[in-house]
Amino acid sequence: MDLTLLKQHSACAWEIPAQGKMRVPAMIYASRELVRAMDHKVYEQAVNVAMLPGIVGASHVMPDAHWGYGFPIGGVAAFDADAGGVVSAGGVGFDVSCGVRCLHTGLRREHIMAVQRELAEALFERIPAGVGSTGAIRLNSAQMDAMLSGGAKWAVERGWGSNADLERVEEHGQMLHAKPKFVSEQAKKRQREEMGTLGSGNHYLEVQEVTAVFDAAIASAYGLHQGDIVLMIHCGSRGLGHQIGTEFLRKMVEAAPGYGIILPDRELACAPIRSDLGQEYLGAMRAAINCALANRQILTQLVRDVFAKLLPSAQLPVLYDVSHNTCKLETHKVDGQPRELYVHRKGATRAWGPGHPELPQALRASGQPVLIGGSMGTGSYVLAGTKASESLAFSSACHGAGRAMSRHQALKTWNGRTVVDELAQRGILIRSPSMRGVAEEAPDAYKDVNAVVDAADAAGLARKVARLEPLVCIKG
DNA sequence: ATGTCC
Repeated sequence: MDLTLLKQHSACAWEIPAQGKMRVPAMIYASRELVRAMDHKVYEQAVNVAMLPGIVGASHVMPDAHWGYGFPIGGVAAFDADAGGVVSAGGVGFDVSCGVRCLHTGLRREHIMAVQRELAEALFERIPAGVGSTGAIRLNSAQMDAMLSGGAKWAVERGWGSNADLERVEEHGQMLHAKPKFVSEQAKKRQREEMGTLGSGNHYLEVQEVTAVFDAAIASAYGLHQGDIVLMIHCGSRGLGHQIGTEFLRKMVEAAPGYGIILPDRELACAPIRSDLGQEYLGAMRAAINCALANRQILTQLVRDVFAKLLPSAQLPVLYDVSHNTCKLETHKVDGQPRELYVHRKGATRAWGPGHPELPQALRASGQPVLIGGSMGTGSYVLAGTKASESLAFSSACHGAGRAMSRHQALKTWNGRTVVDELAQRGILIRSPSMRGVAEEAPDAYKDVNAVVDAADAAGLARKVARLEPLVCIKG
């Protein structure tokens, strides 16, 4: 990206001033180096989002942003329904409510290393992974609707996990106002055999070691200490979310002219929040959020089953569960006044600051855990939400390393088997059904996650708490 | 991300 197009506010905050048809400015939160490395397409997309009806404040770009469908991945935009605001399927993304869940284990590195290979095999055997992977669960029509309304709460009621898990999940495990009746039969059909599966692409399940602590007080409140072993699950709403995204994108493209919405890019297809199509999408999208929450809840129980056999001393309570592809109705202060806004976060994590009433009591004083999935080789982070992010980007932060190279380019550059062997030499065991997938996900196909979280911290979006490095990775 | 092109 051409830095001369930007007005620098601070080391990690850059403005694209409102110009032309932009209703608000765009803000990019990243270091000079990260901004310079961003594709010019991110600039264009952030500008295009700023043109949409009813947008409030600014079109925000997180430090891990890259070129996406319509909206950048790493984009945050809030809309006011009373001001003609819109909801956009492309502003949420195809993998609705894709997110990360972190489990404690109560174990230390030596416990894992004693059984590292067996653990990798057992997790790989128990966790269905890869394109089109299916699980052991079959849902009939009534059960599907109950899952789409109930989310992780439904899964716990069915025996996957415990009530204590739910308070550590956004929305307390259940996204309200989901409307399964607006989820097509085709979307439900695609999901019928996919509950409790990891999926493919950048989805993974990792056993990780806490290798650095940056804020000892918050880390302790989160129950994280140097050398602790945690487990991260990164996955989403599988075929159901993808089908919903595909169908509503098409409907929104077709309907936009009728709503008088002129799109700078047809990929920004959207509908007024106060329209039948907008409400249908919100109802279906919330159902997909519940699908993802239920999926991560079921996977949690599968993981606990594996540990119960192999490492029976382990306890695996949930640290937290965040989604990073959503549109949620939230209250935010704008110019000192609280307003109800529909906040799109696409490849961006909600990051409530200290004191937020939706946080569980044990975490409230520290701010929300923000779980950042890195790449297979470079590690992950736990950050904490800040007060500052409320006024910066509607309490949002980054979500991962962010791709630096296309899948196509990565395939030309790396061989999957070689990537697995090189990581094994560094003590990281990868198990995947797809060596092609591993090549696409090679660590160097991603931005430097350290630089991304440093920028998020410096910008004030979230505070660095702990760094995690993988020992075992099940890759979709 | 994705029954990686109905």
